[in-house]
Amino acid sequence: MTTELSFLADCPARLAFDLLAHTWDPVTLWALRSGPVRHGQLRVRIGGISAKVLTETVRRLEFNGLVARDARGAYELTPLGRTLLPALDALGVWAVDHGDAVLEAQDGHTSER
Amino acid sequence: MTTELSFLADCPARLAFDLLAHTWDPVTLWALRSGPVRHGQLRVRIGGISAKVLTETVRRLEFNGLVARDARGAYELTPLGRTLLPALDALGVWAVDHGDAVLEAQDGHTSER
DNA sequence: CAGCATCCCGGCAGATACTG
DNA sequence: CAGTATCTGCCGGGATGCTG
Repeated sequence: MTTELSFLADCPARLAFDLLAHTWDPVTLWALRSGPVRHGQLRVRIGGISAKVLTETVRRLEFNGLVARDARGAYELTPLGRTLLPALDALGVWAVDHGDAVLEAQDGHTSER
Repeated sequence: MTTELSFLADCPARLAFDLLAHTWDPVTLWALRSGPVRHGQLRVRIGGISAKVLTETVRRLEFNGLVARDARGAYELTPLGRTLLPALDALGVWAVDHGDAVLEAQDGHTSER
């Protein structure tokens, strides 16, 4: 499992995006905010993710040191993973504040055509 | 061009990640921070991106209302796009602060094996 | 229930060559 | 120089079925 990181164009944020590039990465991290959760429970909490993909996602986050497994096989955020939450939240706040504007921009282009 | 947005697992940050999901999206946005830039110039500034992919990237950002084209065909951030910069920067700061820890975690797993 | 092995499908990114 | 058309390789995500 190799998570090739890119160091292009002195855009430091790219590292973070590479770590969370896959579809379910941010949602999984988010779902682990409130503490350790086991596979089945986590699957329900996320919703719409297959068992295979959830395993892949968690393994990748684990490999990158953002998630760990406790003794009983439950998944939880590592201290490192927790440090990412505020930045993730900043994006969430942006989405809540400006999500509508994005949709409007999209609609604008589709109706003009 | 359809940019399907996901609304899963009440993770608001997902919207932002969907908008910047493609490889060169964050870097492109970042490269436009300092003002309008034309295609060729932008291509050099980003580095390593093909002309085709740059066009696709810029078109997509334009479609989502984050980037606009001025009269002379130069690309620039829209006001909406600018609002995203602080959150992007938050991720960048995180990467600078914790990037090493990620690499250590990766090395740890690869050497243990 | 957790995890792994397959197979399939679709889309992204790269390379190339061509048009205004 | 900007943009497009085409082809190709690759990988992520979904579905299914099987093992402890």
